[in-house]
Amino acid sequence: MRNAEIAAALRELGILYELDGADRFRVLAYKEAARTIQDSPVSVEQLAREDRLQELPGVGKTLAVKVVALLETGEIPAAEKLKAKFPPTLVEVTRVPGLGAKKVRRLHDEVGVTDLESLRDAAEQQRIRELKGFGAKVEERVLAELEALPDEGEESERRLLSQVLPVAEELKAAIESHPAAGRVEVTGSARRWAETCKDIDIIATSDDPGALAKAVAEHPLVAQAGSAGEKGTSVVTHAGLKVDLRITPARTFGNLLQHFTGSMEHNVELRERALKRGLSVSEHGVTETEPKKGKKARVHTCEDEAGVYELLGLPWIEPELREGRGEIEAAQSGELPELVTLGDIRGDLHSHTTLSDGRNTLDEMAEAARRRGYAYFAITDHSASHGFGDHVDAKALAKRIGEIAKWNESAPKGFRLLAGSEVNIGTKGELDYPDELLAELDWVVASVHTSFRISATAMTERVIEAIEHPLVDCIGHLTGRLLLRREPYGVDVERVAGAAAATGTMIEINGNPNRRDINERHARLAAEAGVMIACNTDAHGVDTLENMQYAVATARRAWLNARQIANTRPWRSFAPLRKRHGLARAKAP
DNA sequence: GCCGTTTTCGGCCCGACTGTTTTCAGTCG
Repeated sequence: MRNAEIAAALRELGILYELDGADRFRVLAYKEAARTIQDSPVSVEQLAREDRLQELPGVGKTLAVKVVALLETGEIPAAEKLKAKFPPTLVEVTRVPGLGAKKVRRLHDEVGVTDLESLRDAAEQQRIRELKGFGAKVEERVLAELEALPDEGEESERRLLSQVLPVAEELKAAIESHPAAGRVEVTGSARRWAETCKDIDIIATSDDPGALAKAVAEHPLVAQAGSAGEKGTSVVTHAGLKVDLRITPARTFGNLLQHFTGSMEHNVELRERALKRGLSVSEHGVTETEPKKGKKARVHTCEDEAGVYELLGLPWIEPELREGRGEIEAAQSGELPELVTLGDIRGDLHSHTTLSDGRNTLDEMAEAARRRGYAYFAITDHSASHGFGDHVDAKALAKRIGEIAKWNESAPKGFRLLAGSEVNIGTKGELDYPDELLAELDWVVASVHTSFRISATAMTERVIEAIEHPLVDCIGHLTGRLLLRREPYGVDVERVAGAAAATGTMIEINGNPNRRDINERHARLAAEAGVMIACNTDAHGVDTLENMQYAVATARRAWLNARQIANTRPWRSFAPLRKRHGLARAKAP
């Protein structure tokens, strides 16, 4: 059973308990456990087999027993009991925004609502307004929300970071150029470089807030504007993306920036920590909770974000780390990582040309890579069995090796092109070029492109077989996921990382913003297991070489420093990291 | 239901907004 399925079952049980009127902290415990399980980089089913469930933060004895029951029988007894008490379809009613468990429970008890269908009927027949505390407006809102409710599991409201960032940057630039604008920052999940975003949050200072809010509302990207006021405005772009602008006095800019950058989990942890020190944190400032006798509680405001952390006795924390994954503890003990930066990257090790399915020629790609300031650049077109008419047979690859050798003869100083290939991993882990040809290459990335649906065990064996091949330097897009479109293949990343560490095989972070594969949790796990990570673009044209920023973003969200990324090294020290380097030396006379 | 540099019991973030009702509960991010 996948982590996401286990998490969904616990989330459902949490809502059932909530409907049943359980203590709210108990409900919260289920939601938090569901989150850690969903986020776990390793298989929770595997953890259960090893009796290690309670190592997950937020999972104690009771929850561990429930997860084991779910894995062994497919259901949790407590959930089945509650499903006998309420119609199971009542859970989905809580998906309607504005309807929480308490309201849904009353709608069930007093109006007979059992599912989304009967909720609509009740609203249309104006039976909801008869309830105490409910009115005609609730009916109106319910009907509108039902209309807009996405199908279960559909994540249509989230978008790729690559779709969000350009809009955010354009709006930020527009706001900055307005005469009434002071400081402007994009906050929220975009500032944390998350994989996907729900909306854009921008904060600003201004000496004329009304004018600034109005300017945003009238921006050409904006389709629909809410009311613009002193505090800011909320608009929707033509692409349907929600944008919130918040305007604040300069003295609380740091507080607001910290608050809206999040994440929620990070902020909750930060506030809990603050309370223990007698401080209460909000977007308005840091307030003393126990002022001295007769004195008013002092409110500390911060122009800069670092000031907020300083008041809590912490160093500033990079936004990419703020996910509630141990960063506050690390900050406290002075163990925050020194994160890799885009500027550290010396080369790109995964790219395509017109020889396979790329859009630019070898010359164009090489020149673009050189202009980015790289010291080395690997051309890795698809291999012999790729299909789609884009395959490269052994003869064509041999010819390409010669072309690259020739290109390097007249290469500019300090830049070299690597003859490489992105080799298909067959269903049994076999590669589709003869070893003699692979040995002629400078660099080999091996990836799965076919037969995604084999069992997790078979997929894991398949990839490990490739990892154990002496001429495979790196594994490409290991889990095969496409964000918002395709689930990852079932593959045991922990085992794969173990095999990669043992053989000196690198694992790629693919910077294609649709992939970001491996993800940050797996990358952190792999690096901690001793795997050398490669940040690659998988560029299919000169325009996508800039996707390196997403690969680096994932590396940063994985807490990685430059030393853990192979291609931050100059060629001299990168070259020996390749498995084939050792082989070549052994063969030399 | 979880958890422990005040705790194995008694805590468990913060404020805005909404709709309803005149002081607040529920919901949300």
